[in-house]
Amino acid sequence: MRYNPRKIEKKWQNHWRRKGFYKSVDFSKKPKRYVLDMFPYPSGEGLHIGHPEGYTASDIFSRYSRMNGYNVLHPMGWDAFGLPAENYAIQTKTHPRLVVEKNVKRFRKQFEMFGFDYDWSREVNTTDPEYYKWTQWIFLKMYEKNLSYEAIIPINWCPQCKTGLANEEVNEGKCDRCHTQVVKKEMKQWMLAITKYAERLLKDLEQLDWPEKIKIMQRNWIGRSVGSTVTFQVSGHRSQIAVFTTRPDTLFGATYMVLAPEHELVKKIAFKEHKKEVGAYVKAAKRKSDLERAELTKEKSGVFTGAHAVNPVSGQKIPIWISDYVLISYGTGAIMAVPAHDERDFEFAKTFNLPIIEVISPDGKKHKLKEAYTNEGILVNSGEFSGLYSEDAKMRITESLSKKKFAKKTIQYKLRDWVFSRQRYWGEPIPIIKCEQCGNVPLEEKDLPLKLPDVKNYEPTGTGESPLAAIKDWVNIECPKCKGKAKRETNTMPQWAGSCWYYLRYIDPKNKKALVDKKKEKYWMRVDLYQGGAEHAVLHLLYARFWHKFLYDSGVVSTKEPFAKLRNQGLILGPDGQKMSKSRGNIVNPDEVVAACGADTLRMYEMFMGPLEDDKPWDTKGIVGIYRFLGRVWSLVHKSEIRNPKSETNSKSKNQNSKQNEEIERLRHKTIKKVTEDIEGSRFNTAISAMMEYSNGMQEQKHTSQKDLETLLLLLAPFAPHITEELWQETLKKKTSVHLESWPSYDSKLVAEDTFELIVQINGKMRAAVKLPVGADEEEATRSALSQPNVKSRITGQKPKRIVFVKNRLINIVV
RNA sequence: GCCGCGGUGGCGGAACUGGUAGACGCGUAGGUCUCAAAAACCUAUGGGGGCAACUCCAUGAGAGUUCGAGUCUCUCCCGCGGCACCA
Repeated sequence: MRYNPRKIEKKWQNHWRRKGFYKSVDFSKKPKRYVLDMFPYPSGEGLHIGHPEGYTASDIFSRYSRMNGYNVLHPMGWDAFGLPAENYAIQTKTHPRLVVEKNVKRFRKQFEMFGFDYDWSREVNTTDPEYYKWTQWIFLKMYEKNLSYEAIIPINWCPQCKTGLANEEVNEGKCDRCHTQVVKKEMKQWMLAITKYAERLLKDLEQLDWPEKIKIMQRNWIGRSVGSTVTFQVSGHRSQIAVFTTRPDTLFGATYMVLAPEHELVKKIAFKEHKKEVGAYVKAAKRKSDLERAELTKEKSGVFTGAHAVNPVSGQKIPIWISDYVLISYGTGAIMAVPAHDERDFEFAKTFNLPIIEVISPDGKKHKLKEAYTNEGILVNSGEFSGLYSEDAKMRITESLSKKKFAKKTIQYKLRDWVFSRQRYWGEPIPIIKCEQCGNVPLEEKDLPLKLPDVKNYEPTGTGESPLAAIKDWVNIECPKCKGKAKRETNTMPQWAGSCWYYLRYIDPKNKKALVDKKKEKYWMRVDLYQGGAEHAVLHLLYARFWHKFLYDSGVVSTKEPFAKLRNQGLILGPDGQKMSKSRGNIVNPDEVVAACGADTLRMYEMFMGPLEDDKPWDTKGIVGIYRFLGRVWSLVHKSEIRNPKSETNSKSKNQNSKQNEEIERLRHKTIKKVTEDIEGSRFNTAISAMMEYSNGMQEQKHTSQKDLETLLLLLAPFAPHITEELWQETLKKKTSVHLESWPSYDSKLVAEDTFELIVQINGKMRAAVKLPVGADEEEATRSALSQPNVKSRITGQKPKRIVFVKNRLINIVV
């Protein structure tokens, strides 16, 4: 009987399904644990080899938690709205609903093949009207609170996908999905006011057990800066120009001002003789994409308006320019330019020959500047403020100006409101009616869900309207308020909408009256482990936190943050160390791997490859190491069963046996400790090597005790659920599942050794090692160290200058 | 440019609060079994020197702190990820 995964894995999967092992119960005396995976987009290709990595990690944690007496919730569902299904629908003229259905079936089958312990009775699907009813409901709640609103703004438009995109979906000026260069397009858009939550989103990061990397990315994305808003009077004009600056200490060095081309004052203040030039510049800037504007970093462009502003602190008149290096979307869309202390301003000043005045000096002396000095320092050329340090000056100058209402302390964020409209078919319809008389009229709760109507053509129109606009009998509707002519909103929600709250629906998936029952929410939230990829750092993970906080404010949930602990898995790269892709031809297919070695081997190999969060290359040969290991476990358990339990009689071997037993016992306790701690810390690679050492240790023994076999199977069970179940029930003849057993415990006294190897160093170099009882003191250590031949010969005639003794570790003799 | 992470055998990777560098696995070599091969198992395996005990070198490069540095500090090189005219 050799280990044959094909024979056993299906069998146990069926068994587990029939028994309903992994169903979670709401409310229980046991402590709860909510183990969550980022749910997949059910693509046509099926699961790729990277999927089982994160899913195995959470599965191990889930099974381990159950064995430790927790009431575990470990659900799975489908994030099924979005472009791939829609694009596929366009190509094949099939309804995306059918495409999703088919793909979900395939995914579910694959999930079962890996032996994941999901509670399928809680499955959710974001495209199910019973689900998206509540996505729409949340949108309406936000509308009530003015958090969703319409605005005409220049947005990122993908000409390939023919839809607008959120800031977060644009990378290097390209669409995240199809990598087409995005263009600016001015459109009326639904927006979500995520910026109103900026401060809380930033602050509450502190309380989260998340990878520092993700927290930093969110912090940077939110981009809080503290500074002052300073107002400049336009000379000979009624208008004022407000600017945001983090460096009010440099105010005396402001030698000109710059407005963004889109700034509303541009037209008003430009002098007649400059209007033509200004107009042309504004027009040209409008045509450029963000990327094009950024690409010209080195070469600053701009035009002079002819107008001047008054520096509020010095009374000096300074020229007002226009340049596209100033962004309309940040701060006030205008800046005071301090060329001496800002690189961009310096470049601009050089290009257009504008004055550069040093006002911050590192040493209080005056210099000739060859480049911008951007650090803080001592103020010079700054009137009454000269001699102050930057930090002081920032405060004093702001204070002094604020008396005349020319300045106030301000906090700015880089975060922008979320562009929430998509001009595509396959998404949640936005539940708003547009009435000619009443304006926007929200649907009432009783009219939800607003179902997505069937269309003949899924093709985006490209005009900025969604395909829904073509369905006249759906679009044209009577206004519920005035009964007049009205139309439905035809834009749909972005792909991210449904995933903003799905973890709440698992808690209460069939609830018709509420998004989630309050008591159940209170019982299960927060999520104790959220396992997923790092690519969602500023997308899903930020959006979901925003929605959760909104639901908290609305009294729907009792928690301020959804995900208490987050862990990322890295990418699995191709055997060539490159990202897997069709064009590179380095794709590894998980179905084939399972067919060849079994799910247990695949699961364990992915955990063994390296640290969970690292990217690591797939090694086609390396996987046999795990297969061999499981094979050894298999034969170890089988052999011991056949083995005759009669012990040997002569006393010498008995003695040896008892010594061996002691050793293996220590190893057992050590291994339990190591595996336990490693699972808690998501260090599965070292947990597996510890189990390998344990099984190697057992193999070297003449006899393997029942206790050791059982312990090994219990420790291994979360990692390799099938083989352990087979050996547990079929070979060891246990009546119940290994997955319902208790996690083994260890005795810390037995983990500790009673002897240790003292490292003997001379001048910091290792020269010998001596076995000593644990706790040996310096005197004893010195004595045995000096008696070592290799030590003796090296220090003959020399007196030790110093002896460094580290208890239970080493002794270092310095001569 | 800024922020973050990393660089350890032929390969993936271990190494607790500074204390035996290379756990575990792959690969390779030799062996057992076999007519043979595969599988499995056993042994060896960082590099140099030595019959050997042993010894010298070695964690991207260079310096520093220390009795002692893969681990701490500084400078530099390389790779990866994020942001990018954010005032």
